[in-house]
Parts: sequence; C-alpha cells; structure tokens
Amino acid sequence: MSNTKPILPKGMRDFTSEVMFRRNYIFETVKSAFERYGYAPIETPAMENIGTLTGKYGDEGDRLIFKILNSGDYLSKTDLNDSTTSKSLTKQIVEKALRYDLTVPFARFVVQNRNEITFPFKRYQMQNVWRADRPQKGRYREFYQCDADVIGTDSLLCEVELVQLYDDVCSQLKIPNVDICINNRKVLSGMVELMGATDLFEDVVITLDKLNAIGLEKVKEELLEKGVKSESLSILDTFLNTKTVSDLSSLLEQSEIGKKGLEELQFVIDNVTKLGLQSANLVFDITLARGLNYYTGCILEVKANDVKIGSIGGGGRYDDLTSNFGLKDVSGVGISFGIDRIYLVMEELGLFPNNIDVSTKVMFANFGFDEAAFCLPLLKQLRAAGISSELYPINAKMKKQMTYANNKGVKFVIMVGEDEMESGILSVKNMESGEQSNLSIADLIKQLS
RNA sequence: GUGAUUGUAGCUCAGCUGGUUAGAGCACUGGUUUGUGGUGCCGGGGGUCGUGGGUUCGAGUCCCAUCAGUCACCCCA
Repeated sequence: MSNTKPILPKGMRDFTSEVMFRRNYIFETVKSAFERYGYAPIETPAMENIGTLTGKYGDEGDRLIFKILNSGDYLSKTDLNDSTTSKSLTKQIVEKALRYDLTVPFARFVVQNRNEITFPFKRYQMQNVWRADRPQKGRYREFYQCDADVIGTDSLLCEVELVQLYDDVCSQLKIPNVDICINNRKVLSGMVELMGATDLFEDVVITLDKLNAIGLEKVKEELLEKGVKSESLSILDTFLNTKTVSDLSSLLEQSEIGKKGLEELQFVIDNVTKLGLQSANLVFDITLARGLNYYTGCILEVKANDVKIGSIGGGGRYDDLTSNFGLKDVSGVGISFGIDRIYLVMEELGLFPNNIDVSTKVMFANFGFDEAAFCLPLLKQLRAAGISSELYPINAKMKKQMTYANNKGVKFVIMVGEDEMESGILSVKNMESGEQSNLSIADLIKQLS
C-alpha cells in the first residue's frame, strides 16, 4: 500500500476552524460594507481561457499566471522541433489558466453579460486568486481578494466613494494608523512626458514605486540603466519635491494629460476631505504607481503602518479594460481588499474580538442509549430556537466528553441521567464559571435567546 | 529567476569542541471519585535525527550533493 505524505504544494494553506472564524469575521465585515454601499455580488469561475488573462498585467504578471495543462493526449497534437521552447510548447498544450485577480475576469464578465447588466454596474466579488510567485510573509500562491468595482461611468464620485469604503472597513476592523495612498496615472504620464521618457513609462513608474524601499539614489541609477536621460532626472526631482497636490499645477502646465490627471486628483481629494474620514488618512503620494498595466486614472493603495507587510489593498481606474473583449468606451474603477494580509495585520496587533470563535453553545452529554433518545427532542427545540447545540455522539467517559466540550469552547453542558429524565429538569453546567443549575428546557431556551 | 537561512517526536525546540540504549515542553492516551472539563500528581505510546553519499574505530554533530521549508530581492494582495 502506498503511503502519500500529507503535505501541501508550496504557497497553499489549510485553514483550521479557529482561523476560519477569524477569516469569516473579516469577510463578513467587508461584505456588509460592500452591500451597504450598494454593490451586488457576482462570482466567476476559477479558470479562464488563458488568452483572457495574458497581456493584462504586464510581463511580470504574465509570468506568474498559473497555467492548466490540457487534458487528454495533448502530446499527439503538438509540433515539436529544434526551435521548440518551453514558451512555444506552452501555447500548444495550455488553453486554460487560474484567475490571477478578480478585475480582469470581471471585465470579461461585463462584456459577456452586457445585455443583462444595467449600467453603471456596481458589483462585489470575494474569491480566491492564484499567482505562481515565490511565497514569503504575507504572500501566498493562493489568496483571497475582495473587490468592489463600478463600471460604466467615469464619474469621479466613484473614486470618492471607494476611498470612503476603505476607510469604513478599516475603521470597523479597528485597524489603526492606516494610510490610503492616492495618485493618478495621468499625473505620472504627464511627468514622464515632461521627462521625455514616454516610451519608458512602465519602467519609470515601476522604478519610482520603489523609492521608499531603495532610496532616491538607487532609483536614479536604475532609471539611467533603463535608458532615461540624465537631464530628465532633474525634472523628476522637482516632482518629488512637491508636498501637496497644488504644487503640481505649475509643473504640469505644459502637459495636457498631466493637467487632466491633476484635476481628477484634486476633485477626489477635495471631496474626501470635505466629507472627512473616520480613522484612515488620505495621503497623496507621487511615487505610487502600481504595477498592473490596466490602470489609467486614479490609483489607490492601502497600508497598515503598524505592521511591516505589503499593502493590504489596492485599486484604481481602468478606462479601457473591456475593450480587450470588444466593448469600447466603458470606464471602470475598483478596489481590492487583501483578506490574507488584513488577517496578518489583525493577528499581529491583536485586533480580533475574542467571542467570534464559538460554534456550539450547548452540548448534551451522552449517558447512554435511552438518555440520548430523551435528549433528541430537546436538542431539536434548542436548534429551532436558533441556539447552536449538539449531542455527544457516544456514551464515552464523562471526562472525555467534558474535555471535548471544553476544547470546543462550548458554553453549557447539559447532563441528563435517570433523575433528570424523571423530573424533566435539566442539569446545566456553565463551562466558564463551573456553576451548575437546574432548569427546564423552556427556561433554558428563554435564558439563552 | 537571484540571494540568505533552517531541516531532530503530531507541534515548538534542546542536544557543549563527533563517543555507550537521542531529550524537554505542549498535544495524545491511561490512572488519580465508575455523573463533571479547564489548575495538581503518577504512568504510557510515539523519532530509519529531511534524503543520498563521504571522512572516521565511531556521525544528530564534520564534508559534499540533493530535496523541502522559511525570509529577502523582483513583483505584488
């Protein structure tokens, strides 16, 4: 008999019940916030055709897409020769892939279901995504994203709303010291245009994004390496020296796209400021870029400053994502919450309430066949009253039954033996205080509901 | 794809410059009142020391290779 080792593939995780109670707490908080803001749920499948995904995330993104090998005798359909490479072979034997994020499948969904959808369409989606990345802290190969998007309008009020949504959720979860960083891709385009490096936009922007991590000097070195002219760097300096959005207006005077971006940025910041945030800070950050290719306007990223981890959420506006699937002129904007990272932040800061990990509230101890039979209708009544309860399945030793109840966090253990069966009065033990009381089932239900 | 680091019981680890039958805590299990847990006491099971070579009279300990995990870079939630 072969004995398979019980191990998981790299970057994949099991979740114990204890963890799931906590994860669900986050999920519920995010979900109810989404619904409070008028977003409706959808789901898309784990798999997409590979063409749906490639080319949407940048080169690095494409590399990290998990591909699914075709079924059947795929070898007989391949054309192998001397010039065959892994990459060219992949195209012949792979037609499907696991989704890399929720936004691109959503764009596909919108185009495919455009006749069923009323625009502007506000949807939320909470599903797992997969990336063939090297795992490390806060980075997994399978993780959950919770997205809210509005598609079918270019109104900047959506951006304002999404910033509030971020603030709302972080406040409810009581995550302290949260920065919601904001920037605009058009502002970056304007800057890169003035630097005379429009062709290198992606490179410049990705390098710039590392400023906090590697410092200005390294950034400049890297930009020069990538082909940016040295005289352009002084222009970069003037941009980096801006503290507020209004400082940018004179700098971007010469760039149409830059001016447009600035206007957008100003609108969002002004409105958010006017409304006020509960606990998070809205921070303008000229270095915020985001690597995903499809962003075109406002970009957002959320950081929990008290924990050393990547961002716990990100998002932005994409003006043309649906045109990849044949639907033009549909602008969308959305945000994503990284549940797994939020979990780590909350765990590290001890933010989980302690009463979220209880499932069974009442347990009947099992004293034997007749006694168990007596308990079944009582159990039914408790459950009908909405009280989560169970009967220990076998007549095991009391110690074992009590240990089970204790480890499971059961609040009350009910003991029904001969005396209780005769009188109908139950012995109810409070597992926290250790006190025992005698109650009828009606009184117990009254007390617990 | 690049670099660093670790690999001893189910889990967290100890094991000094290589030396007899490899340890602890937790967990599990049995007893300590055969209707009572979480705190006490006594007992028990469980390890080819990641794997494969090498050095040596002798390797958990040293050397090489290999695999796996973790962390960092790249990129990202």
